[in-house]
Amino acid sequence: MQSEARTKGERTRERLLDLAYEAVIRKGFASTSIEELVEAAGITKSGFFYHFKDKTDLARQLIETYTGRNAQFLDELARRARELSDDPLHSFLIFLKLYAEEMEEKTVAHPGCMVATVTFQDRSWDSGVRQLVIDQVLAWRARFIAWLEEIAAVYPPKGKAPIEDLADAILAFTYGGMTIARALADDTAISRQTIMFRETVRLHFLGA
Amino acid sequence: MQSEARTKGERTRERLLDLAYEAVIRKGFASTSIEELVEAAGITKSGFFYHFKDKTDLARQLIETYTGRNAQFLDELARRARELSDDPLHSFLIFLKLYAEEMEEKTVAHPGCMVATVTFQDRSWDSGVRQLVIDQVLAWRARFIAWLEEIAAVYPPKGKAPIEDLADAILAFTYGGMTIARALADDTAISRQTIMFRETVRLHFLGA
DNA sequence: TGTACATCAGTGAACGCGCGTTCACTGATGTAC
DNA sequence: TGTACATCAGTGAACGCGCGTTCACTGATGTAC
Repeated sequence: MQSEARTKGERTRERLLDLAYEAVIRKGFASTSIEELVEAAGITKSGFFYHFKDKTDLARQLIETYTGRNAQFLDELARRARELSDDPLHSFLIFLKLYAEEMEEKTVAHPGCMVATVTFQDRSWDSGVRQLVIDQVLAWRARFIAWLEEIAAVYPPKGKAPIEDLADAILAFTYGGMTIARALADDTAISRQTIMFRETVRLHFLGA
Repeated sequence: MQSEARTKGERTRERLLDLAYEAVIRKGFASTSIEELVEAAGITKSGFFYHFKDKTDLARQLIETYTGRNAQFLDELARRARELSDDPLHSFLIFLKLYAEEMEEKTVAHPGCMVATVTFQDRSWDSGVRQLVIDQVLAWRARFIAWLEEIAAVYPPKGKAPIEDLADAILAFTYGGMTIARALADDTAISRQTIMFRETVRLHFLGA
């Protein structure tokens, strides 16, 4: 009952969440059964319902946990990038480089985007749960737009693409890269697409 | 029994395929039940098994039908683009413009890409069926690479991105654009991302 | 320090429902002679 | 032109299995006095 050492129940609950996360990424939410989770966790099915009200409750806790981790991950990358340069464009280019590097290391993409892709493909999620993901996506979109506008104030854009479309491209090539990565069993897809987008951003604000 | 007028059975089968396609796009394969299809088609469940050996057989016929239609769709766009210019770069830029226009009109994206996205997210598909989609994706990737190399032979690239990554970007922003379109209920996402990519291609081969 | 009670973290058995699949049977249409 | 048979395009009932969910019960740990 100390503040940092989690109780036995909390450990089991987190264990179930981790197992569920891995399984949902791999096969989707509908195809992930409670039975397989509790078997892997070494408890019985009824034990599951001690920790989660029902399967939707699992979905909600899953989203909250992993979009949280994702937010931390992107926050940390943005913070490091900002530290390495005061210029908004250069720090953004550094951010994309760091992002590409992280995407290369991780076989599996970062939590938030994974969750987003899976959520929008798999209709077994509750609409309330889907809304949680939408809010997260919109928040990051807004944040990227703000950053790009900050850049545009210093570097008048040479390209014609609207700022919003540039911001959306970050989401688009991440989701798309994930699909390609999974389809062709090529882990480098997201990383390569990030570098390509970085080039587009450079050309958009600096010209050739 | 004439060569063009389909039999009653063929009409029913195609009706089931169309209903299945729409449902699979909307909710995924696992969440699409045979029951709802036959109810919509106005027959009984056993009638379904007259037309399809089992649910996997439905998946296979679905993929074959709709990747076929998609191939025709892209073929037609490429043909029109080539007709409008002899120059490989300009015809490619025209192709992307046509593609963007088509993606704007259709609320739902074109069959092949939809099928691809759904297939790679939903693990209830047979691995043989998934391979059918992979083959299609690789075929189009190869075709885009060939086109881009043809362009590179005439216009030495100014940008640093490898040809393969440019080709993959077409797939990436299409799949990603579809995810965004569905997530944020914004039908214009794919079209806007296509135009952005078109700008990237222009800058890559022509410079600013 | 021992006892009484409460909470925690589950167990075990049972239930109901949906869903894919099977199988014997059937009316309508087509074909051979 | 009529009859016999075959194929087409299904029907209707039943089955089994997995899966989410419930509910009464339980041993271990924590807390009050």
